Amino acid sequence: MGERAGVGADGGAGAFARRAEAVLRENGGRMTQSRRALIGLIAAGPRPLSPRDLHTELRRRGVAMDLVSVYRNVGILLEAGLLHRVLGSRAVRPCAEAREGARRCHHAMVCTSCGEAREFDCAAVASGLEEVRRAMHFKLQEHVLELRGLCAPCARRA
Amino acid sequence: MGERAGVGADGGAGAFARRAEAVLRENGGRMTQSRRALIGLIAAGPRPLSPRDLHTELRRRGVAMDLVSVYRNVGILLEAGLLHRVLGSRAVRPCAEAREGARRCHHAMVCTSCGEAREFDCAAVASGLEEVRRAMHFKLQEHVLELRGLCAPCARRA
DNA sequence: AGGCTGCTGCAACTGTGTTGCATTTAGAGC
DNA sequence: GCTCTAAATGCAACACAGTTGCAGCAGCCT
Repeated sequence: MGERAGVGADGGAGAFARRAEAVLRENGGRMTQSRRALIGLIAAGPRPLSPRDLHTELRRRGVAMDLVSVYRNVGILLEAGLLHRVLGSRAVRPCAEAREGARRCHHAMVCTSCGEAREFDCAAVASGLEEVRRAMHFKLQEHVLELRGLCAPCARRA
Repeated sequence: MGERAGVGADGGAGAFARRAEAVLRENGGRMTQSRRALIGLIAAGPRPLSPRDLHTELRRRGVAMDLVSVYRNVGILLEAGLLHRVLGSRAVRPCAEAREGARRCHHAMVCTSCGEAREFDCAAVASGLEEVRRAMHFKLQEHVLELRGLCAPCARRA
């Protein structure tokens, strides 16, 4: 619990920003003021935000980043596996951890109340999937699994 | 195998069309020529088709249905749980079976080669999901699970 | 056959995301 | 600190997807 409990707080947000900056720099990227603001916003945002939302919120905070740039940055971060796009929406959230192949296997638990998105290890589900796969004689290439519901704090509150 | 083997052939297509017609009629709907053509096309289509694709294909076959009407019909069929929308695309496929709550739980196996989409029972995965849910103290509302890969015939061919 | 009502087509519109290009600016080297 | 280069940005125009309002058409019930 101890390690994960801090993820929702600022420690997680800071960690994400640092991770994002590191990844961008490794790929020859640069940290502009607006990019820093954008990353900070995504990291600290209490819920998944679409490029549009991000743009609006940045303006509200006095950061005049162009919508096109928001799209481009979100694209880069998604491509790098640092962001998770909530299924059926345009909204993105930081991935709890950017793993190898994050784009191929997609497991997340999204809280419909606070928007917290947490990735999880699919080991528990893997055997079941394998069973289904075998029964249907399917050659698996990738899979997408998203759970929606209430995270523990939100469930308590309700 | 015997029962399921025919799903991709005309038997399955006819069944879908009949089922769709029944559901529409139950809800006070009517069967127009173009609607019948659209349903037939979705049922027989060898792969998932987007509203755009459907519109184009209908025109090619001499059915002058307006794109707007295609959208409206696809919307109705999706709403009724008769169609499955392939994740991350606009394409739709007939659901193998229209079950109660089909919109809440979404499990499908989509062949990336031929486009065959088959729903499956999630009982095998349910226990794994429950385990994950419990570990994260999550109150589950719905989930989405989509497997992509090669169906048996396509895998053999490759 | 006639009428009610759902379905359709058209046109105009909204929203989302992309592309090309000129300008700005981060950050490395001096 | 100054200069240079390529990355990042802003702007404008565009492409594409999907929606809405409304008038007319056509299933289908009687």
